[in-house]
Amino acid sequence: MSEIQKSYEPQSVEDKWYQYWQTHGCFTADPSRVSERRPAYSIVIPPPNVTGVLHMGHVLNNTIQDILARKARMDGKEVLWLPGTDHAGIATQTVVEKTLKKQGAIRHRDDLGREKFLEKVWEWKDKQGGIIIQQLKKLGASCDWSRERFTMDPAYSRCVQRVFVELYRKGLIYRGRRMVNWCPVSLTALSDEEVTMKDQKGFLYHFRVEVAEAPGTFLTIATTRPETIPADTGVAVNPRDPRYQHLIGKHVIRALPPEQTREQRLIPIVADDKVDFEFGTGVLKVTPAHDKTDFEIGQRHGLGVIDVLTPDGHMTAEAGLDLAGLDRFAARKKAAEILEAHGALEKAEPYANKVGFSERADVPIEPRLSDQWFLKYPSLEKSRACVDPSESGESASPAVAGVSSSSHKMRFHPQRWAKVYDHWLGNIQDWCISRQLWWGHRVPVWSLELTPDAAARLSARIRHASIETLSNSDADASARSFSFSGVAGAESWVRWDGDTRTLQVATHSQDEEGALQELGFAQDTDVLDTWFSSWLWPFATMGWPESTPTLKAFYPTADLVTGPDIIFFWVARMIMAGYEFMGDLPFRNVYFTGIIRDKQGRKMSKSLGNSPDPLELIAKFGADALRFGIMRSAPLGQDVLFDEKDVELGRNFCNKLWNACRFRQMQGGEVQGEIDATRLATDDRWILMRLDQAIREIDAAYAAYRFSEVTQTLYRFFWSEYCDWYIEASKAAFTGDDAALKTNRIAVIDFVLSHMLRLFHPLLPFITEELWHGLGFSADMPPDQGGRTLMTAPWPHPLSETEKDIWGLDDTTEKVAAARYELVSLGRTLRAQFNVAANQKARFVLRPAGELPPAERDVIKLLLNADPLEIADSNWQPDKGTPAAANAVGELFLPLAGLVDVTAERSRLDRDLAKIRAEIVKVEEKLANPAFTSKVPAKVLEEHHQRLADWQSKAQQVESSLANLPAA
RNA sequence: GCGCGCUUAGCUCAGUGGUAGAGCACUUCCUUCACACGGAAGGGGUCGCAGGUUCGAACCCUGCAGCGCGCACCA
Repeated sequence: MSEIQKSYEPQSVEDKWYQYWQTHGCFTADPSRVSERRPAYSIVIPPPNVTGVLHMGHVLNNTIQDILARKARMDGKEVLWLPGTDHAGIATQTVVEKTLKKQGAIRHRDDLGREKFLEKVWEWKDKQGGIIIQQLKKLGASCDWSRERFTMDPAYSRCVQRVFVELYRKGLIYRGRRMVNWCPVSLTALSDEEVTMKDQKGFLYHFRVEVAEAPGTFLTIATTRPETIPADTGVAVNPRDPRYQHLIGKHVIRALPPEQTREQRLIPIVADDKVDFEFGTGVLKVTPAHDKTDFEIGQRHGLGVIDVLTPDGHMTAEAGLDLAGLDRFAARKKAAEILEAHGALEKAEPYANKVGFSERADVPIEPRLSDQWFLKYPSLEKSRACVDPSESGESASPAVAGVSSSSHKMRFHPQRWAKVYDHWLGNIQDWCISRQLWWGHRVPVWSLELTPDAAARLSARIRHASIETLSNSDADASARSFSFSGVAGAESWVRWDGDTRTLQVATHSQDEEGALQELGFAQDTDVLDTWFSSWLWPFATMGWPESTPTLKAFYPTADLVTGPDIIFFWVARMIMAGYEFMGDLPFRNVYFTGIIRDKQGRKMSKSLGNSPDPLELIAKFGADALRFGIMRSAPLGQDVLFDEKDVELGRNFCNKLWNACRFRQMQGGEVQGEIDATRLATDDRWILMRLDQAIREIDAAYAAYRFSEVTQTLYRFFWSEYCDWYIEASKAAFTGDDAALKTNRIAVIDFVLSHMLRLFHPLLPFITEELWHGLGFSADMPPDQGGRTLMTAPWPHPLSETEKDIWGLDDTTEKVAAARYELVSLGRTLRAQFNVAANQKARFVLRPAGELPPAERDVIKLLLNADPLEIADSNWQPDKGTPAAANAVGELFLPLAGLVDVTAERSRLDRDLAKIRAEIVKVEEKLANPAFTSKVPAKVLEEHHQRLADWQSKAQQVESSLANLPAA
């Protein structure tokens, strides 16, 4: 930093240092360095979508991770922050398909076929997939890029297969024909978590059906979906509902489609507890093919299943002539019209209800019966037990916790998410893990229908077992082991499906895959839910199933930083996978960020256009500014209302920091390492104590994951204490002529700055590194202790008792300094009140209450811009009406002969006095209350006495000023 | 319906029992040799409402209201 510029220009600094850190391997974790003295610290990044671009949520999330990682390095830990990306099945496939369509290359992905289409996706991934990684680097993320992973990497894919097969073997993964959430746009099944309930305005249609056995008797049914009437296979009433008991077992004539015969339209009236007789008419149409509850009712009563919807949400021929081919929403209107035309529609009343929407495609999902793969969640009990959902999670004292809080080994921050987590795990349903997509991990199951021909082929190949063994239909839930290839170690897990007479074989062995293909087995066409790969992230990225040095050193990870919106999708499932496959939890702490919103509180979204581009913000204000701005306004567990002003504030802050260091540099000289305790001024002692206090507060805030508090403390210490008071006061020493004093002052400044830059580094990595080198602090340290980079400088510790003793730091010193600053403020207020311009030298007279060394006087003089500052003895008397202020340091006068508006001054002083007296009354009343004085702690009582004395002396001062006013 | 969170200065938010705070915005003054991306001074709040506990409540308890978010098979 030879020629330091007047303002900080991040552009020239950021790329330089990022490059430097990378070429020096500062981000690379080395498991061999881990030891008792150098513990491991690890974080895995929540992998962003490989085709995604950086948004403000990423900024918040990754800034926090970077802060944790950089802080841990400075704490002397071996740090692994493991980065990577996620293949994001539906999102990526949709994006690529849309792009190809837009280019006119295809009309549908079928035009290309699976293989060709996947080639295109990989091309896209190779071209676009690095973007977000590059953006993270701009932000300053200190990830170990040598370990970057992608969920579709070959090794990672093997992990996914292995896990699938393992769970298949245990019988936890099974294929079944069940009701699933079907997205008619993406044309795939979704998990329950991918469905969000939305309020919808629609109609509740009331229509009549005739009871077949009692002509002329009608039942009225209420429904929001009349288009599914053709799929009704029954009508249900509550068995305890007296209105309908006599009709149970009879039939009604289904209203649609009208062209069907009476026989075709007869459906039974069944009794089922699930029917709520408060709702509507208490009669429920049962549509097993298109409603989950109805499906269950249908199962209980042996009702048939009629499917009237195509996968993309259009009506089938089964829906009847009028509806066939219509879109489901058009069909709804049409069905109502037909009912009306036949006189069956009683009324259609406006109705608000909740409808499940596909989170991705933002359209209503269809409950649909289909063959899918499901997972019974593993290691549920352990996963649930490891997080304590009780309110008192933070303080559970061993005495109270009979159940032992040590069994809860994981902490959520904020704690309240533990309850949400616990509730979800307590009400969990099997996970539908198959997706009807092409982009993803293909289900590693091969199947073959056991025709006589196939059996012959199999027996020629099978070496150790007979077909009878393999196809034994009484096989239990778990699969049996067998190798088709005969290669040692190559295993398959076989299950017999009696219904379809097929053999199902799951394997993660390439040899087996080849052998199976030769035998005519066909691989399942579905792929797995993306989360089925990301739930393995903490260990699959570290080389599992091999016991690699990385895995041994860095699993389990320390902290996970993520959004609460994926607590079920990802966090909970990772915990289960961790216990199931590693036998240990995947992380010890989970920090849930808030959600970034705009300043009106709306979620950031592309369609609203309210989502600022972080890269533009970085270009405009600098990465440090962005980091600072967002961290300062991101309190623990609350959503963040983001405003560009926040980043501007960060920019201003960086500039201030830059200039504070520039000021130091302008004083010249080398780094001053030795502080001479005998030459310490009150101001020096004061700032050292404030530094000590700041370090303690920051450490406490980090321990509680309160990052905004860290930021605010740093802000206060640097700006309000160091700059506003200490540096300003130091100018007195620098304009003086005591060289030794100046040198010592510089030593204190260097001490404070070198600590401050370290405290700031996790938050502001770029500017601090630049200043660290520019001020020469790096030259003062061993290479691996901050000499090469601030990244490895040791984290500051609070001052020791020895240091405090040597430097003479005590409460009295602090009070003396604070009182002097207070007097300066009082004097400045006088200036402002009497319109003495700030840049105008003014004559002040100070009548000190006690001893006041010349150096102290000089500071007051400078801070007040007083010239002259006359020191008066106790006999000196001001002219009548001289503005004055006083505190423990003494009385300060601003002589303004003839300039004072006596009337205005009197009323100002009267107002002040009234306020002061009100305070005195408040304290006096408290002190006069025996209940107060007898019960309150001694310390509080003492404080009140002191407060009373302070107010009283202020009152006296104002009173004497009033008395000193000339008669008006 | 159940659960969670929020309600403090014009705005965004800190503040968990002992004198109501910060940043921004606002008003006035100042380009004084680190910084106008700056400095100085100032105005502005019965801490959502109502009870209760306490010597003392923004803070603890109860109830209510408003806003937001989860979860839930009311067609």
